[in-house]
Parts: sequence; C-alpha cells; structure tokens
Amino acid sequence: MKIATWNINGVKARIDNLVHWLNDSQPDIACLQEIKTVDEGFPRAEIEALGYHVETHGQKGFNGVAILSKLRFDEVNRGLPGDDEDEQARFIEGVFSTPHGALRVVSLYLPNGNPITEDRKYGYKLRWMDRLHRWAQERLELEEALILAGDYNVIPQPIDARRPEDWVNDALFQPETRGALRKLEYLGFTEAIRAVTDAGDTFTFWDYQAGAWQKNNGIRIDHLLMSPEAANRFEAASIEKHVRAWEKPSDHVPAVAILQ
DNA sequence: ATGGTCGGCTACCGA
Repeated sequence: MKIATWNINGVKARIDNLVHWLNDSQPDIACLQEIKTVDEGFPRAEIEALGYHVETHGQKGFNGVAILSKLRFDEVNRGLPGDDEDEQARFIEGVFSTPHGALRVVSLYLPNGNPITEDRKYGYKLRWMDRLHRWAQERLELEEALILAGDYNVIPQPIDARRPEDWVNDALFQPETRGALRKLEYLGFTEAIRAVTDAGDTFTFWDYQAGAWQKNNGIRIDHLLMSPEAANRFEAASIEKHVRAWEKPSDHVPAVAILQ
C-alpha cells in the first residue's frame, strides 16, 4: 500500500505533471495540497480515467486539498473541527477498508504563518496546530491505522534545511512552531521519512526563487505522521525528488510511505 | 547581493 503526499501548487497548472506522476509512481492513495480551485474546477475526469476515486475540499484561488485513491472511500470528512469561523480549505479525511483493517488518511495543508508579527497569520497557524493536536488526540483513541499526510509548513530540525540560518525569522522554523509539531508527534506518531533516515538532505521543497533547486537550497516540510497501528505496518519511505526537475514543476515533491 | 519566481486571477495576494 503506497501512500503519497504532494503539494502540487495548482492542479490546473499541474494536470500534465499529475497524470504523468500517477502513471509513473502508482500510489494507491495520493494526498494533494494547494489544488487552488473550487471542487467543480478539479480535473476529476482525467484522474478517474486512471482508476482513481477522487474527493476534494476546494476553495477559490488558493488552498484546497484532495485525496485520490484506488480504494473506494468508506467515509469522507471535510474541514478541521474546532473553529466554525475558519473558512479555509486545508483538511480532508478519507477512510478505507484494507486486508489489514481500516485505514484512515488525512490530507492537510497547514497554514504558512508568515509574517510572524501578524496574528491573522502566525497566530492562525499556531491555533490551527492546536486544533490539529486536539483532533488527533481524539482520533488516536480509535486505535486504527491513521496517517496524517501533508504540507505541514514546519521545518522540524536544523538538518531539515540546507541553510537553517536563512529561516530563523520564518514561521516555518520558530521554536513555537517546531514545539507544536513535536507535541503532536509525541501523542504517539512516527514520521515516515525521519523513520528511514536522520541524515538530512531529505528535502521536499525548493523555492522557485534565487536558484534554490540548482543550489539544493531546500527544506523538509512535507510529512507523513503514522499512528502506532500504521507504524506497525510500515515498510518503507522515500522522497520522489526527480519530480522537481520536470518541466513546469511544483515547488514541492511527493513524499511516500509504504505500508503492509 | 535585501534580489529573485510562480499560480490564480486581473490588481494584486499568497507562498
């Protein structure tokens, strides 16, 4: 069972890349972020033609998440609970039946949070992380295989940046931000990429600007958090870095976990 | 070196 997460930075601009990648990589479940379209604008037919079920939680112009799955959805939930005023489309959950039992998968797009001086940005990010913590605590009580996959907009440690000194004033690398991710993980999650290497140079994002890709000036901000029951089924993880070198790439690349 | 590049959408915002 191959589960991938990929911030595609606009599904309409990335449809050729997305189709190519699905054919090439053959994920069973793909979590997408920043689809940047309303649900009606998602190129559903092209994806369904490849044998995927499609569930989206879209928004006009920015944000928006989706789950593509070769397995039928038993259940779908849209939006992170905990704030009825929050209109931003950043969270979708799908539940699947597998030979090894239920599998619950979330595609999340955690707020960027910059600049850190603005409460509507950085405060929103920290409050969103607190809501995610509360939601995850509740879900873990089910004792199911659960994967929280997505663009967390969090650099967990200095080795997760080529140039950590560039990020000291950035919302992605604040002590409070990193502490909130650590607190979430300490509920009992195992991050798939970190589980296979702690050697660094496992970046998932390279900025379009200033030749970041050419200089390998990247960061690791796309993560797959596995519940104990999912971690028990964990076999392998990888980053599909070659996708960043394609024509008209997203600034993120897919990160993948293989479960039994 | 205080720049630079994208996507979505039409005057800028978000990243």
